[in-house]
Amino acid sequence: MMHRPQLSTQRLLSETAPGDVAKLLRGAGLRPTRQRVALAHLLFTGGDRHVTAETLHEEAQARKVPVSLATVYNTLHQFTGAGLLREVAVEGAKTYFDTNTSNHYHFFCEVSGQLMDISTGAIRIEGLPEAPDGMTISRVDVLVRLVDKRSR
Amino acid sequence: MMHRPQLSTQRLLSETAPGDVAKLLRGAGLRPTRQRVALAHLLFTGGDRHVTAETLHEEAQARKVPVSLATVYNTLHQFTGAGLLREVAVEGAKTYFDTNTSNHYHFFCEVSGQLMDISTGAIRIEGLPEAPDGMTISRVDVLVRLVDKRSR
DNA sequence: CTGTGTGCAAACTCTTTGCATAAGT
DNA sequence: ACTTATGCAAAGAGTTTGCACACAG
Repeated sequence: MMHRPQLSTQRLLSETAPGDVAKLLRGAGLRPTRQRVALAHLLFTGGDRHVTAETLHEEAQARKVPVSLATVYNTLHQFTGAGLLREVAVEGAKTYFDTNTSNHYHFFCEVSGQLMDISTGAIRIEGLPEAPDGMTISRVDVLVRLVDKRSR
Repeated sequence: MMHRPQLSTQRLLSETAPGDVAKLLRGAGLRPTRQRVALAHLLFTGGDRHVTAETLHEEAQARKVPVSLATVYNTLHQFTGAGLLREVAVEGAKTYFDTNTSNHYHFFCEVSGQLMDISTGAIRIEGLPEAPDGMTISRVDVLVRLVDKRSR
């Protein structure tokens, strides 16, 4: 397993001036449009976040940021491509996006649908087999599923 | 990590008479209808399998088993509920079903969309954190994502 | 100005559902 | 017979796409 120390984007911004969001975007090769700046601000100021397109869209609406759902999807994928976000596969339809792009794993609460980070150092995986033939391991996802205590 | 030895269903059937599929279904509380018997036969005779509703449906059609896609979905969920199958969350829309219901992990080839089992004993996870408050860990999913060697 | 981004609505994919018909016991 | 399962077609959720308009540089 690669141990790639990587600065979380939100740590970069949590105590910086709001205007710096524009720089972040420019640095990623993305034009700092109103919508992108607004969404980046929602995402990258205020700790690690796990959003879906829908939750982010609702949040933007609640804060009176006019953004269409299609643009939220576009933006989430652009941010992901630029390395500012990471996709987390959980189940079925919904795609989750994580503002923490460093190497780490997740709890997933099957009751509430909530994702939580597991601190990077906590889990260690041993005995990982070699990738087959001409393949390379691109990533190892670990998802610890949670249920109510009484439910089993 | 729990080490729960569990007999795979396909091991149960791989060298048994075809008619015994009916017993398997009855034992699971499912009426052995034509469609269910046919699908169970496709699934549980011939080693571990990873199917989606679509691939199983196509396979059934190819073998001239008349079954609707809706019934394939129903049946996959019924089998899962009965413990004969296990769902594997990989990404986006598609749901994969695994005939190996024992505790094990997966390779996922992002090029071909193919799932492969990783032998149970190979991987060991250490330092798994406690579940929060009133929660219990129901399962730990490990997905090792593969890409072409040259693609990075 | 010029090119890229946005918003809308329609299209698309995978999955679920309602209801009449068919099949199992 | 009585009950449960199936099949179809329509509906549903999440996501993507095409194209005219709007905005950033």
